[in-house]
Amino acid sequence: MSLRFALLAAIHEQSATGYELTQRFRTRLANVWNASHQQIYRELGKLQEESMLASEEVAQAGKPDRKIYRITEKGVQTLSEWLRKPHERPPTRDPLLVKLFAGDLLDIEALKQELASCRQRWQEQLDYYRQVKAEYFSEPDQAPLHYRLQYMALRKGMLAMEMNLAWADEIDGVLGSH
Amino acid sequence: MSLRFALLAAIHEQSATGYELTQRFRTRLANVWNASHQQIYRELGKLQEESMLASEEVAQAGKPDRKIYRITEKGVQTLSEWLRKPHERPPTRDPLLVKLFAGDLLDIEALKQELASCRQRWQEQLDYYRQVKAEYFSEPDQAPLHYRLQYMALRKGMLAMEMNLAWADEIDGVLGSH
DNA sequence: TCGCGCATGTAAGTTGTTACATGATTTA
DNA sequence: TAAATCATGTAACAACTTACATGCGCGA
Repeated sequence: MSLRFALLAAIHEQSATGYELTQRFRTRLANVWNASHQQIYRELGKLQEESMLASEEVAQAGKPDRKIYRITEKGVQTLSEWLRKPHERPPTRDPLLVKLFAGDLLDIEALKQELASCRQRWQEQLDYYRQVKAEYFSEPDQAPLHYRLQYMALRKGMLAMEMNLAWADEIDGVLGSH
Repeated sequence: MSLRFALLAAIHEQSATGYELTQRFRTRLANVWNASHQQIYRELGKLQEESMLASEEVAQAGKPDRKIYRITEKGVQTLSEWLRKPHERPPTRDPLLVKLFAGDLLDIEALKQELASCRQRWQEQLDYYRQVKAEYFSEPDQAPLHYRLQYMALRKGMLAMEMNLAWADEIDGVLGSH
């Protein structure tokens, strides 16, 4: 039920098309909210029906029309109310951790390989977040409060990736001799 | 689609009733896999139909019957195959991070309060995980490999809570003067 | 010329949540 | 005596995933 608020917040930050939002959710907001383009288009449609969003169609040469969404007054109101309410922590569901409980059935070689590919993606994510930091938040200490808070969302992504990598090192230690 | 494998792995570790599994998922496995009792009972029924699990009913005085599930040979086979395959990283969806993107609409007082309650739960979780460590994994270095790997799942929960708390401190720093 | 990026969607199926339902025993 | 714990489930709904669908322009 929070997807709609993630969309409202993203569009409030910057008006955008469904396609652009899909990309933002996949990249800069990857550690904030995950959503597929199907989910996004559907929810954008509903939000427009409910007058939370308004859209403007822009024709393009040789490409499909772009439908740019902006947040309405009603959308701002609804988002503001949601922001004031406290929310549940998101549940954790991690297949990799499930595997660690399988005991004698676990294939150590397969685990090592999976861990190696996780490590690579974590490193790539970390590198990407550092690049975003350099682009958007080069001087976070000087910036106004809401920039610094946005940076804290990115910061959490960086901390999480660093933690993942440190944890992977610990597992390598355990697996070392095997 | 991994709930069934989380259940198979948990039951392979130790045969149990739906009720006991619900509790394990809420406590010791909180950082591994989240599932409500409704989901668990439904999936246990399906897994038994598919002969992945077998159950034995045990009558109790003054309480409903207990239905103890154990994993079957077919269940072991299916779990083993799943363990060998690599899996996607779980998607991130965090309403608290969404809020940090709302800019001028964010109510700083409300954010402070929410953060304080998050901090408290993170600390409680961390304390709980440390207690589990003391009970189950007091000598992780000496134990056999699969105990040490189970400990690494718990360890990730501890690292995550420590990271959350450190991150909360950073936000307090940003919010300090406001 | 084959696939990728741009740009939008629909339909069907699976997974997860919320609400409802029962009933005895223990604890405050 | 009211609430929490033990112990099991069903039903309806919301959220999310996977597959399908279209079509132009650009680079290898």
